[in-house]
Amino acid sequence: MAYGRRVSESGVREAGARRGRGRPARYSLDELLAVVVAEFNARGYDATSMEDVARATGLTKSSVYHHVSGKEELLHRAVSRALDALHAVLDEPTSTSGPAVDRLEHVVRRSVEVLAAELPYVTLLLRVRGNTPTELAALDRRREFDRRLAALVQDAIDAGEVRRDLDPRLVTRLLFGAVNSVAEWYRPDGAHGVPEVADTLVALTFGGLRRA
Amino acid sequence: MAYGRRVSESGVREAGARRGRGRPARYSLDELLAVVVAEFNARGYDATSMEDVARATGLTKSSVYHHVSGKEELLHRAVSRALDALHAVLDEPTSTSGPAVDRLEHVVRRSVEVLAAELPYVTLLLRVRGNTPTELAALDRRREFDRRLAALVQDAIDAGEVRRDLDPRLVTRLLFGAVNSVAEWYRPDGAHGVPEVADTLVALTFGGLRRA
DNA sequence: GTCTATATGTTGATAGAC
DNA sequence: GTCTATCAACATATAGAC
Repeated sequence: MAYGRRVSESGVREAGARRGRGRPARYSLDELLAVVVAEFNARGYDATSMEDVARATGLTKSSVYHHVSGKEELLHRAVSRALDALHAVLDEPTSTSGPAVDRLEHVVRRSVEVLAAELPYVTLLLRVRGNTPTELAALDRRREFDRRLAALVQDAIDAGEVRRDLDPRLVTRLLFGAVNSVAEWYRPDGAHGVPEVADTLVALTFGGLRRA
Repeated sequence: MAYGRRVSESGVREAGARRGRGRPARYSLDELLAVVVAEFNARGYDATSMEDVARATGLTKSSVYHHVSGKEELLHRAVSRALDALHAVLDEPTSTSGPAVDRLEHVVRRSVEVLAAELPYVTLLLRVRGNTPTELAALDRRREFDRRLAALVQDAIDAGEVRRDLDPRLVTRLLFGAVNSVAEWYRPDGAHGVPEVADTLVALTFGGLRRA
Protein backbone atom coordinates (compact mmCIF):
# COMPACT_ATOMS: atom_id res chain seq x y z
CA MET A 1 0.00 0.00 0.00
CA ALA A 2 2.72 2.45 -0.92
CA TYR A 3 1.95 6.08 -1.83
CA GLY A 4 -1.12 6.10 0.45
CA ARG A 5 -3.38 5.22 -2.41
CA ARG A 6 -6.98 6.22 -1.95
CA VAL A 7 -8.83 2.92 -2.17
CA SER A 8 -12.44 2.47 -1.10
CA GLU A 9 -13.70 -0.26 1.22
CA SER A 10 -14.74 -2.42 -1.70
CA GLY A 11 -11.16 -2.42 -2.90
CA VAL A 12 -12.04 -0.15 -5.78
CA ARG A 13 -9.94 2.97 -5.99
CA GLU A 14 -12.02 6.07 -5.71
CA ALA A 15 -12.80 7.95 -8.82
CA GLY A 16 -11.67 11.02 -10.57
CA ALA A 17 -10.27 13.01 -7.68
CA ARG A 18 -6.72 13.59 -8.76
CA ARG A 19 -6.56 14.07 -12.49
CA GLY A 20 -3.60 16.19 -13.44
CA ARG A 21 -2.64 17.01 -9.85
CA GLY A 22 -0.29 15.52 -7.29
CA ARG A 23 1.55 12.24 -7.48
CA PRO A 24 0.98 9.90 -10.44
CA ALA A 25 -1.51 7.12 -9.71
CA ARG A 26 0.69 4.17 -10.77
CA TYR A 27 -2.19 1.80 -11.36
CA SER A 28 -1.72 -1.92 -11.63
CA LEU A 29 -3.81 -3.45 -14.39
CA ASP A 30 -6.03 -5.24 -11.87
CA GLU A 31 -6.70 -2.05 -9.94
CA LEU A 32 -7.51 -0.20 -13.12
CA LEU A 33 -9.78 -3.02 -14.24
CA ALA A 34 -11.76 -2.96 -10.99
CA VAL A 35 -12.53 0.74 -11.44
CA VAL A 36 -13.42 0.37 -15.10
CA VAL A 37 -15.66 -2.65 -14.66
CA ALA A 38 -17.61 -0.82 -11.97
CA GLU A 39 -18.14 1.95 -14.51
CA PHE A 40 -19.13 -0.49 -17.27
CA ASN A 41 -21.73 -2.04 -14.96
CA ALA A 42 -23.12 1.29 -13.82
CA ARG A 43 -23.62 2.76 -17.30
CA GLY A 44 -23.48 -0.27 -19.58
CA TYR A 45 -20.40 -1.18 -21.64
CA ASP A 46 -21.57 0.49 -24.84
CA ALA A 47 -22.74 3.62 -23.09
CA THR A 48 -19.39 4.04 -21.33
CA SER A 49 -16.96 6.16 -23.34
CA MET A 50 -13.20 6.15 -22.90
CA GLU A 51 -13.68 9.64 -21.51
CA ASP A 52 -15.93 8.12 -18.82
CA VAL A 53 -13.25 5.50 -18.17
CA ALA A 54 -10.62 8.21 -17.83
CA ARG A 55 -12.78 10.24 -15.44
CA ALA A 56 -13.51 7.17 -13.29
CA THR A 57 -9.83 6.26 -13.00
CA GLY A 58 -8.65 9.81 -12.50
CA LEU A 59 -6.37 9.48 -15.55
CA THR A 60 -6.55 11.01 -18.99
CA LYS A 61 -7.64 8.96 -21.96
CA SER A 62 -4.04 8.85 -23.17
CA SER A 63 -2.88 7.35 -19.90
CA VAL A 64 -5.54 4.70 -20.06
CA TYR A 65 -4.28 3.81 -23.53
CA HIS A 66 -0.84 3.33 -22.03
CA HIS A 67 -2.25 0.42 -19.96
CA VAL A 68 -4.51 -1.22 -22.50
CA SER A 69 -4.87 -1.26 -26.26
CA GLY A 70 -8.44 0.04 -26.08
CA LYS A 71 -11.92 -0.38 -24.70
CA GLU A 72 -12.31 -3.90 -25.94
CA GLU A 73 -9.25 -5.19 -24.09
CA LEU A 74 -10.82 -3.95 -20.87
CA LEU A 75 -13.94 -5.96 -21.65
CA HIS A 76 -11.90 -9.00 -22.62
CA ARG A 77 -9.92 -9.05 -19.39
CA ALA A 78 -13.08 -8.63 -17.33
CA VAL A 79 -15.18 -11.37 -18.90
CA SER A 80 -12.21 -13.76 -19.05
CA ARG A 81 -11.81 -13.42 -15.33
CA ALA A 82 -15.47 -14.30 -14.79
CA LEU A 83 -15.37 -17.24 -17.19
CA ASP A 84 -12.20 -18.65 -15.61
CA ALA A 85 -13.79 -18.54 -12.16
CA LEU A 86 -17.02 -20.19 -13.32
CA HIS A 87 -15.31 -22.97 -15.28
CA ALA A 88 -13.06 -23.68 -12.30
CA VAL A 89 -16.18 -24.62 -10.30
CA LEU A 90 -16.86 -27.51 -12.65
CA ASP A 91 -13.32 -28.81 -12.22
CA GLU A 92 -13.50 -28.99 -8.42
CA PRO A 93 -13.33 -32.53 -6.97
CA THR A 94 -16.83 -32.28 -5.46
CA SER A 95 -18.19 -31.37 -8.90
CA THR A 96 -16.79 -34.54 -10.46
CA SER A 97 -17.38 -37.33 -7.91
CA GLY A 98 -20.20 -38.56 -5.68
CA PRO A 99 -23.95 -38.84 -6.30
CA ALA A 100 -25.00 -36.79 -9.32
CA VAL A 101 -27.66 -34.80 -7.48
CA ASP A 102 -25.12 -33.82 -4.82
CA ARG A 103 -22.65 -32.75 -7.49
CA LEU A 104 -25.37 -30.63 -9.04
CA GLU A 105 -26.25 -29.05 -5.72
CA HIS A 106 -22.59 -28.34 -5.08
CA VAL A 107 -22.22 -26.61 -8.44
CA VAL A 108 -25.31 -24.48 -7.76
CA ARG A 109 -23.95 -23.41 -4.39
CA ARG A 110 -20.46 -22.73 -5.67
CA SER A 111 -21.83 -20.81 -8.64
CA VAL A 112 -23.62 -18.47 -6.25
CA GLU A 113 -20.41 -18.08 -4.26
CA VAL A 114 -18.31 -17.33 -7.33
CA LEU A 115 -20.95 -14.95 -8.63
CA ALA A 116 -20.79 -13.07 -5.33
CA ALA A 117 -16.99 -13.15 -5.10
CA GLU A 118 -16.50 -11.96 -8.68
CA LEU A 119 -19.74 -9.97 -8.83
CA PRO A 120 -18.72 -7.10 -11.14
CA TYR A 121 -16.97 -9.39 -13.60
CA VAL A 122 -19.81 -11.92 -13.73
CA THR A 123 -22.37 -9.13 -14.02
CA LEU A 124 -20.57 -7.76 -17.04
CA LEU A 125 -20.28 -11.25 -18.56
CA LEU A 126 -24.01 -11.88 -18.19
CA ARG A 127 -24.77 -8.72 -20.19
CA VAL A 128 -22.52 -9.46 -23.14
CA ARG A 129 -24.49 -9.37 -26.41
CA GLY A 130 -22.10 -10.53 -29.14
CA ASN A 131 -21.33 -7.29 -30.96
CA THR A 132 -17.56 -7.78 -31.25
CA PRO A 133 -15.13 -10.71 -31.64
CA THR A 134 -14.36 -10.46 -27.92
CA GLU A 135 -18.03 -10.72 -27.05
CA LEU A 136 -18.63 -13.63 -29.44
CA ALA A 137 -15.73 -15.54 -27.90
CA ALA A 138 -17.15 -14.89 -24.43
CA LEU A 139 -20.57 -16.16 -25.52
CA ASP A 140 -18.90 -19.30 -26.86
CA ARG A 141 -17.23 -20.01 -23.54
CA ARG A 142 -20.53 -19.35 -21.76
CA ARG A 143 -22.29 -21.86 -23.98
CA GLU A 144 -19.60 -24.44 -23.22
CA PHE A 145 -20.21 -23.83 -19.50
CA ASP A 146 -23.96 -24.31 -20.03
CA ARG A 147 -23.35 -27.60 -21.85
CA ARG A 148 -21.37 -28.91 -18.91
CA LEU A 149 -24.17 -27.88 -16.55
CA ALA A 150 -26.76 -29.65 -18.68
CA ALA A 151 -24.67 -32.84 -18.60
CA LEU A 152 -24.71 -32.66 -14.80
CA VAL A 153 -28.51 -32.41 -14.74
CA GLN A 154 -28.74 -35.30 -17.20
CA ASP A 155 -26.49 -37.40 -14.94
CA ALA A 156 -28.80 -36.76 -11.97
CA ILE A 157 -31.82 -37.83 -14.01
CA ASP A 158 -30.07 -40.94 -15.33
CA ALA A 159 -29.15 -41.86 -11.77
CA GLY A 160 -32.83 -41.59 -10.80
CA GLU A 161 -31.97 -39.00 -8.15
CA VAL A 162 -34.24 -36.25 -9.49
CA ARG A 163 -37.68 -36.43 -11.04
CA ARG A 164 -37.71 -37.75 -14.58
CA ASP A 165 -40.76 -35.92 -15.88
CA LEU A 166 -38.93 -32.68 -16.72
CA ASP A 167 -36.77 -31.87 -19.73
CA PRO A 168 -33.14 -31.69 -18.54
CA ARG A 169 -32.12 -28.78 -20.80
CA LEU A 170 -35.13 -26.81 -19.70
CA VAL A 171 -34.41 -27.53 -16.04
CA THR A 172 -30.79 -26.46 -16.54
CA ARG A 173 -31.83 -23.16 -18.07
CA LEU A 174 -34.37 -22.34 -15.40
CA LEU A 175 -32.17 -23.48 -12.52
CA PHE A 176 -29.17 -21.45 -13.63
CA GLY A 177 -31.43 -18.65 -14.73
CA ALA A 178 -32.31 -18.35 -11.06
CA VAL A 179 -28.63 -18.56 -10.13
CA ASN A 180 -27.61 -15.85 -12.59
CA SER A 181 -30.47 -13.59 -11.54
CA VAL A 182 -28.65 -13.16 -8.23
CA ALA A 183 -26.22 -10.84 -10.04
CA GLU A 184 -29.05 -8.36 -10.65
CA TRP A 185 -29.60 -7.50 -7.00
CA TYR A 186 -26.94 -9.10 -4.77
CA ARG A 187 -24.73 -6.61 -2.95
CA PRO A 188 -21.92 -7.58 -0.52
CA ASP A 189 -23.36 -5.26 2.12
CA GLY A 190 -26.99 -6.10 1.40
CA ALA A 191 -29.70 -7.78 3.48
CA HIS A 192 -28.84 -11.34 2.44
CA GLY A 193 -25.50 -13.10 2.85
CA VAL A 194 -24.13 -15.61 0.38
CA PRO A 195 -24.92 -18.70 2.52
CA GLU A 196 -28.55 -17.59 2.91
CA VAL A 197 -28.90 -16.95 -0.81
CA ALA A 198 -27.39 -20.33 -1.69
CA ASP A 199 -29.52 -22.15 0.93
CA THR A 200 -32.72 -20.47 -0.24
CA LEU A 201 -31.97 -21.17 -3.88
CA VAL A 202 -31.28 -24.84 -3.17
CA ALA A 203 -34.36 -25.13 -0.94
CA LEU A 204 -36.53 -23.52 -3.61
CA THR A 205 -35.31 -25.58 -6.56
CA PHE A 206 -34.42 -28.92 -4.95
CA GLY A 207 -37.05 -29.00 -2.18
CA GLY A 208 -39.84 -26.92 -3.68
CA LEU A 209 -41.90 -24.10 -2.30
CA ARG A 210 -45.18 -25.81 -1.60
CA ARG A 211 -45.80 -27.27 1.83
CA ALA A 212 -45.95 -31.07 2.04
CA MET B 1 -52.52 -5.32 -45.35
CA ALA B 2 -52.68 -2.86 -48.20
CA TYR B 3 -49.69 -2.23 -50.48
CA GLY B 4 -48.55 -5.86 -50.23
CA ARG B 5 -46.16 -4.99 -47.44
CA ARG B 6 -43.31 -7.38 -46.94
CA VAL B 7 -43.82 -8.61 -43.40
CA SER B 8 -42.03 -11.64 -41.97
CA GLU B 9 -43.73 -14.52 -40.17
CA SER B 10 -43.00 -12.99 -36.80
CA GLY B 11 -44.98 -9.94 -37.82
CA VAL B 12 -41.80 -7.93 -38.11
CA ARG B 13 -41.36 -6.21 -41.44
CA GLU B 14 -38.23 -7.30 -43.18
CA ALA B 15 -35.30 -5.02 -43.03
CA GLY B 16 -33.54 -2.62 -45.25
CA ALA B 17 -34.54 -3.87 -48.67
CA ARG B 18 -36.21 -0.85 -50.14
CA ARG B 19 -34.49 2.33 -49.01
CA GLY B 20 -34.94 5.03 -51.57
CA ARG B 21 -36.63 2.80 -54.15
CA GLY B 22 -40.21 1.90 -55.01
CA ARG B 23 -43.35 2.70 -53.07
CA PRO B 24 -43.06 4.49 -49.73
CA ALA B 25 -43.24 2.13 -46.75
CA ARG B 26 -46.01 3.95 -44.86
CA TYR B 27 -45.19 2.46 -41.52
CA SER B 28 -47.59 2.52 -38.64
CA LEU B 29 -45.87 3.35 -35.38
CA ASP B 30 -46.42 -0.19 -34.07
CA GLU B 31 -44.89 -1.76 -37.15
CA LEU B 32 -41.91 0.56 -36.95
CA LEU B 33 -41.50 -0.20 -33.26
CA ALA B 34 -41.44 -3.96 -33.88
CA VAL B 35 -38.57 -3.59 -36.34
CA VAL B 36 -36.64 -1.22 -34.12
CA VAL B 37 -37.03 -3.26 -30.94
CA ALA B 38 -35.70 -6.32 -32.75
CA GLU B 39 -32.66 -4.25 -33.67
CA PHE B 40 -32.25 -2.91 -30.12
CA ASN B 41 -32.30 -6.46 -28.79
CA ALA B 42 -29.87 -7.78 -31.37
CA ARG B 43 -27.22 -5.08 -30.87
CA GLY B 44 -28.12 -3.56 -27.53
CA TYR B 45 -29.94 -0.24 -27.17
CA ASP B 46 -26.83 1.87 -26.67
CA ALA B 47 -24.91 0.18 -29.45
CA THR B 48 -27.74 0.78 -31.93
CA SER B 49 -27.38 4.07 -33.79
CA MET B 50 -30.19 5.90 -35.54
CA GLU B 51 -28.40 4.93 -38.74
CA ASP B 52 -28.84 1.28 -37.71
CA VAL B 53 -32.50 1.99 -37.00
CA ALA B 54 -32.91 3.58 -40.41
CA ARG B 55 -31.21 0.67 -42.16
CA ALA B 56 -33.36 -1.88 -40.30
CA THR B 57 -36.59 -0.11 -41.21
CA GLY B 58 -35.56 0.63 -44.77
CA LEU B 59 -36.09 4.35 -44.15
CA THR B 60 -33.67 7.21 -43.87
CA LYS B 61 -32.86 8.73 -40.51
CA SER B 62 -34.95 11.76 -41.40
CA SER B 63 -37.99 9.59 -42.05
CA VAL B 64 -37.59 7.87 -38.73
CA TYR B 65 -37.56 11.29 -37.08
CA HIS B 66 -40.89 11.99 -38.76
CA HIS B 67 -42.43 9.15 -36.69
CA VAL B 68 -40.72 9.69 -33.36
CA SER B 69 -38.92 12.51 -31.59
CA GLY B 70 -35.75 10.46 -31.24
CA LYS B 71 -34.13 7.28 -30.05
CA GLU B 72 -35.40 7.60 -26.52
CA GLU B 73 -39.06 7.73 -27.55
CA LEU B 74 -38.58 4.38 -29.26
CA LEU B 75 -37.25 2.95 -26.02
CA HIS B 76 -40.04 4.54 -24.01
CA ARG B 77 -42.80 3.10 -26.19
CA ALA B 78 -41.21 -0.35 -26.10
CA VAL B 79 -40.68 -0.66 -22.35
CA SER B 80 -44.09 0.89 -21.60
CA ARG B 81 -45.73 -1.81 -23.64
CA ALA B 82 -43.90 -4.49 -21.64
CA LEU B 83 -44.70 -2.87 -18.30
CA ASP B 84 -48.39 -2.46 -19.16
CA ALA B 85 -48.64 -6.15 -20.06
CA LEU B 86 -46.87 -7.31 -16.89
CA HIS B 87 -48.87 -5.10 -14.54
CA ALA B 88 -52.09 -6.28 -16.19
CA VAL B 89 -51.30 -9.82 -14.98
CA LEU B 90 -51.53 -8.69 -11.37
CA ASP B 91 -54.94 -7.14 -11.99
CA GLU B 92 -56.50 -10.31 -13.40
CA PRO B 93 -59.28 -11.83 -11.24
CA THR B 94 -57.33 -15.06 -10.64
CA SER B 95 -54.43 -12.97 -9.32
CA THR B 96 -56.60 -11.33 -6.69
CA SER B 97 -58.86 -14.07 -5.30
CA GLY B 98 -58.55 -17.65 -4.10
CA PRO B 99 -55.82 -19.38 -2.05
CA ALA B 100 -52.64 -17.29 -1.98
CA VAL B 101 -50.38 -20.05 -3.27
CA ASP B 102 -52.68 -20.60 -6.23
CA ARG B 103 -52.69 -16.87 -6.97
CA LEU B 104 -48.91 -16.94 -6.87
CA GLU B 105 -48.73 -19.90 -9.20
CA HIS B 106 -51.14 -18.20 -11.56
CA VAL B 107 -49.00 -15.07 -11.67
CA VAL B 108 -45.89 -17.13 -12.38
CA ARG B 109 -47.62 -18.93 -15.25
CA ARG B 110 -49.13 -15.78 -16.69
CA SER B 111 -45.82 -13.93 -16.40
CA VAL B 112 -44.20 -16.60 -18.55
CA GLU B 113 -47.04 -16.30 -21.05
CA VAL B 114 -46.79 -12.51 -21.22
CA LEU B 115 -43.03 -12.70 -21.48
CA ALA B 116 -43.40 -15.02 -24.46
CA ALA B 117 -46.20 -13.01 -26.07
CA GLU B 118 -44.36 -9.70 -25.68
CA LEU B 119 -40.87 -11.21 -25.86
CA PRO B 120 -38.95 -8.41 -27.61
CA TYR B 121 -40.48 -5.69 -25.45
CA VAL B 122 -39.94 -7.57 -22.18
CA THR B 123 -36.40 -8.48 -23.24
CA LEU B 124 -35.60 -4.83 -23.79
CA LEU B 125 -37.20 -3.88 -20.47
CA LEU B 126 -35.12 -6.43 -18.58
CA ARG B 127 -31.93 -4.88 -19.95
CA VAL B 128 -32.69 -1.28 -19.02
CA ARG B 129 -29.89 0.19 -16.90
CA GLY B 130 -31.11 3.61 -15.76
CA ASN B 131 -29.00 5.95 -17.89
CA THR B 132 -31.80 8.31 -18.94
CA PRO B 133 -35.04 9.68 -17.45
CA THR B 134 -36.98 7.17 -19.55
CA GLU B 135 -34.94 4.30 -18.19
CA LEU B 136 -35.23 5.51 -14.60
CA ALA B 137 -39.01 5.73 -14.92
CA ALA B 138 -39.08 2.19 -16.34
CA LEU B 139 -36.99 0.91 -13.43
CA ASP B 140 -39.43 2.57 -11.05
CA ARG B 141 -42.39 0.79 -12.58
CA ARG B 142 -40.44 -2.48 -12.50
CA ARG B 143 -39.75 -2.05 -8.81
CA GLU B 144 -43.44 -1.42 -8.18
CA PHE B 145 -44.20 -4.68 -10.01
CA ASP B 146 -41.65 -6.51 -7.83
CA ARG B 147 -43.23 -5.11 -4.68
CA ARG B 148 -46.60 -6.47 -5.71
CA LEU B 149 -45.03 -9.87 -6.37
CA ALA B 150 -43.36 -9.90 -2.97
CA ALA B 151 -46.71 -9.16 -1.31
CA LEU B 152 -48.15 -12.20 -3.07
CA VAL B 153 -45.38 -14.43 -1.71
CA GLN B 154 -45.88 -12.96 1.75
CA ASP B 155 -49.62 -13.75 1.53
CA ALA B 156 -48.87 -17.38 0.71
CA ILE B 157 -46.54 -17.66 3.68
CA ASP B 158 -49.03 -15.97 6.02
CA ALA B 159 -51.69 -18.41 4.85
CA GLY B 160 -49.37 -21.30 5.73
CA GLU B 161 -49.53 -22.57 2.17
CA VAL B 162 -45.79 -22.46 1.48
CA ARG B 163 -42.83 -23.26 3.72
CA ARG B 164 -42.13 -20.59 6.32
CA ASP B 165 -38.37 -21.10 6.67
CA LEU B 166 -37.44 -18.93 3.67
CA ASP B 167 -37.23 -15.15 3.42
CA PRO B 168 -40.15 -13.97 1.26
CA ARG B 169 -38.24 -11.19 -0.52
CA LEU B 170 -35.42 -13.57 -1.34
CA VAL B 171 -37.87 -16.18 -2.63
CA THR B 172 -39.57 -13.55 -4.77
CA ARG B 173 -36.29 -12.50 -6.33
CA LEU B 174 -35.14 -16.03 -7.09
CA LEU B 175 -38.55 -17.19 -8.32
CA PHE B 176 -38.99 -14.29 -10.71
CA GLY B 177 -35.32 -14.37 -11.55
CA ALA B 178 -36.05 -17.80 -13.00
CA VAL B 179 -39.15 -16.43 -14.75
CA ASN B 180 -37.24 -13.51 -16.29
CA SER B 181 -34.36 -15.74 -17.38
CA VAL B 182 -36.76 -17.27 -19.88
CA ALA B 183 -36.36 -14.12 -21.98
CA GLU B 184 -32.69 -14.98 -22.54
CA TRP B 185 -33.32 -18.11 -24.57
CA TYR B 186 -37.02 -18.56 -25.34
CA ARG B 187 -37.88 -18.42 -29.06
CA PRO B 188 -41.41 -18.84 -30.46
CA ASP B 189 -40.16 -21.50 -32.88
CA GLY B 190 -37.83 -23.16 -30.37
CA ALA B 191 -37.78 -26.62 -28.82
CA HIS B 192 -40.01 -25.73 -25.86
CA GLY B 193 -43.54 -24.33 -26.01
CA VAL B 194 -44.93 -21.87 -23.50
CA PRO B 195 -47.06 -24.44 -21.62
CA GLU B 196 -44.05 -26.73 -21.17
CA VAL B 197 -41.88 -23.86 -19.94
CA ALA B 198 -44.54 -22.72 -17.47
CA ASP B 199 -45.21 -26.27 -16.25
CA THR B 200 -41.51 -26.99 -15.77
CA LEU B 201 -40.93 -23.72 -13.96
CA VAL B 202 -43.83 -24.36 -11.60
CA ALA B 203 -42.78 -27.98 -11.05
CA LEU B 204 -39.21 -26.90 -10.30
CA THR B 205 -40.04 -24.08 -7.89
CA PHE B 206 -43.27 -25.29 -6.25
CA GLY B 207 -42.63 -29.05 -6.30
CA GLY B 208 -38.85 -29.20 -6.16
CA LEU B 209 -36.33 -31.16 -8.19
CA ARG B 210 -35.32 -33.86 -5.75
CA ARG B 211 -37.17 -37.15 -5.80
CA ALA B 212 -39.35 -37.95 -2.80
C1' DG C 1 -44.04 10.92 -45.59
C1' DT C 2 -40.03 10.46 -47.76
C1' DC C 3 -35.72 12.23 -49.36
C1' DT C 4 -30.65 14.79 -49.61
C1' DA C 5 -27.68 17.60 -47.27
C1' DT C 6 -25.81 19.31 -43.29
C1' DA C 7 -25.17 21.13 -38.49
C1' DT C 8 -22.99 20.16 -34.20
C1' DG C 9 -21.27 17.37 -30.65
C1' DT C 10 -18.97 13.02 -29.12
C1' DT C 11 -16.45 8.92 -30.09
C1' DG C 12 -12.20 5.78 -29.91
C1' DA C 13 -7.68 6.42 -30.71
C1' DT C 14 -2.90 8.69 -31.71
C1' DA C 15 1.24 12.11 -31.71
C1' DG C 16 4.56 13.86 -29.24
C1' DA C 17 6.23 16.84 -25.11
C1' DC C 18 7.70 16.21 -20.35
C1' DG D 1 3.62 6.91 -17.15
C1' DT D 2 1.43 10.93 -17.44
C1' DC D 3 -0.01 14.94 -19.93
C1' DT D 4 -2.10 18.44 -23.93
C1' DA D 5 -3.66 18.68 -28.38
C1' DT D 6 -5.66 16.72 -32.16
C1' DC D 7 -7.76 13.57 -35.63
C1' DA D 8 -11.16 11.10 -38.56
C1' DA D 9 -15.29 8.75 -37.98
C1' DC D 10 -19.65 8.53 -36.32
C1' DA D 11 -23.35 10.12 -33.19
C1' DT D 12 -28.17 12.51 -32.76
C1' DA D 13 -30.79 15.62 -34.77
C1' DT D 14 -32.57 19.35 -38.14
C1' DA D 15 -33.60 22.14 -42.66
C1' DG D 16 -35.92 22.24 -46.47
C1' DA D 17 -37.03 20.22 -51.28
C1' DC D 18 -40.32 17.08 -53.45
